[in-house]
Amino acid sequence: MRTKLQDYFSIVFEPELLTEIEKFGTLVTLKKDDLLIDVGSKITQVPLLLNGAIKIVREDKNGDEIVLYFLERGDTCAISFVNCLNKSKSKVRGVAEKDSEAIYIPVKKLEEWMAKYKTWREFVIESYSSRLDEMIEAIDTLAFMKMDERLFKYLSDKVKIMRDTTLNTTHQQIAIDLNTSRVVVSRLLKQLENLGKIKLHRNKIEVLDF
Amino acid sequence: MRTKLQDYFSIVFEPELLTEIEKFGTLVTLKKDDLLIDVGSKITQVPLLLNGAIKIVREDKNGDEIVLYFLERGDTCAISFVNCLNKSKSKVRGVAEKDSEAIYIPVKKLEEWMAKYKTWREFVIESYSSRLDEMIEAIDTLAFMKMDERLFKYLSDKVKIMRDTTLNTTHQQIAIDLNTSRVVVSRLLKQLENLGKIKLHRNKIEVLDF
DNA sequence: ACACATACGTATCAAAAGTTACATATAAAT
DNA sequence: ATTTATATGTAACTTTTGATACGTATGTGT
Repeated sequence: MRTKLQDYFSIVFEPELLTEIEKFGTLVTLKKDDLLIDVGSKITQVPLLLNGAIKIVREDKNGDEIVLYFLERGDTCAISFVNCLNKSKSKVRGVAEKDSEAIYIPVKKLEEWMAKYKTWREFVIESYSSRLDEMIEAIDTLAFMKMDERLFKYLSDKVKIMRDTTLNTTHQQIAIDLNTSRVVVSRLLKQLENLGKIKLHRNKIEVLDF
Repeated sequence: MRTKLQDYFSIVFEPELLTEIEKFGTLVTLKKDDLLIDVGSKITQVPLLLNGAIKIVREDKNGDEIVLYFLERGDTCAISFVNCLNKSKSKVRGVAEKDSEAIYIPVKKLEEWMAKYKTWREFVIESYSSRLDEMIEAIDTLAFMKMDERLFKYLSDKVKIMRDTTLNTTHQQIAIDLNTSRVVVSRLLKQLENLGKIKLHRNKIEVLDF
């Protein structure tokens, strides 16, 4: 676990904090499509993502859903952070987009470290800031972009987060993530293919331009 | 200033903190349409709203804009808080919806009080939480609601924040706030009037059902 | 090889939202 | 009272998005 922590977090945290994380954190291996946090669940642990990618989804009471953003290495879910400190329930769902590893930190330590470590406070503030920015970006996308642009942004974002220009997904899955219909996605994907931006295969999309 | 602070914040903050707020805060009177924070501006003071109402607006690079939510008595702008601690620039605009009063707190004290007062830490966490919830609500609205529902929600929200069932506004202003066109707003407002939910006048909308 | 489930392509139609254009109404200014 | 600016009502049309329907393609399991 120490070596895995070193990878990314040794630049961020001071040695004493790394030791504490090692001591009180739990290393968790997540398989693709594993659920980290569900809507409505209480949160008692907060994940620090070591590698992989997590998709954060908002789901409303009718079961309609929409992807908000992705988390990657070095990120934490600031929303669950707030929920955690606040003892409120999660309003979003987190699902592993690929096999990932995370360290789970118990709530108790979150608060303790806030008082104790400056780098932890900075990390928390920075996380809040990133997450707020991503929420704003999600709002911009919904408020100002048409479906074709949203689709292309979705593909680009996913390429970046998956570190792979070939996405293994279906039109139906994309439709769910964008809260639209499969037919609309197929139509717009075909347009993007005609523009030379992507190449379509069964269960697979090559993103040529992102 | 002390009496104004008592009104709302005496339940929230301990007496010593109230004394500090009185000492280091600046009481500001805001007129309707006054600008509190602009997009791209650096923030060195954070407002605690004593009374009135503030409209928080997101504006993209093309100048398109959309209302995110409203702040009222007892609220603070958690986004500007993060920007403040982070020394980053604001991504939203805050405008007084009616005459309001706020106390401006300098950044330096924000951080100091975080270490010193438990009630302040709780207030900050609570603010973050409220703001995240409001962002999620804004996302729900954009992602899952059609324009007629969004329009009615906008009117209801405004009635609540203004504490007045008669709204003094124009179709054009609503169109700007919802990032749509005036014609669409007029059309849908007429529908709402036919449903008996509102009554239309020049520069004025009576909201009958909210 | 065969059925079967799943994925994808596309035509047709309908609804929602945006655009243009113009008429009318109302308040303020001269 | 007349002009002027602003606000609102509405028709006609276009674009975008969503819904339905059905055909074809591809991979899986028997």
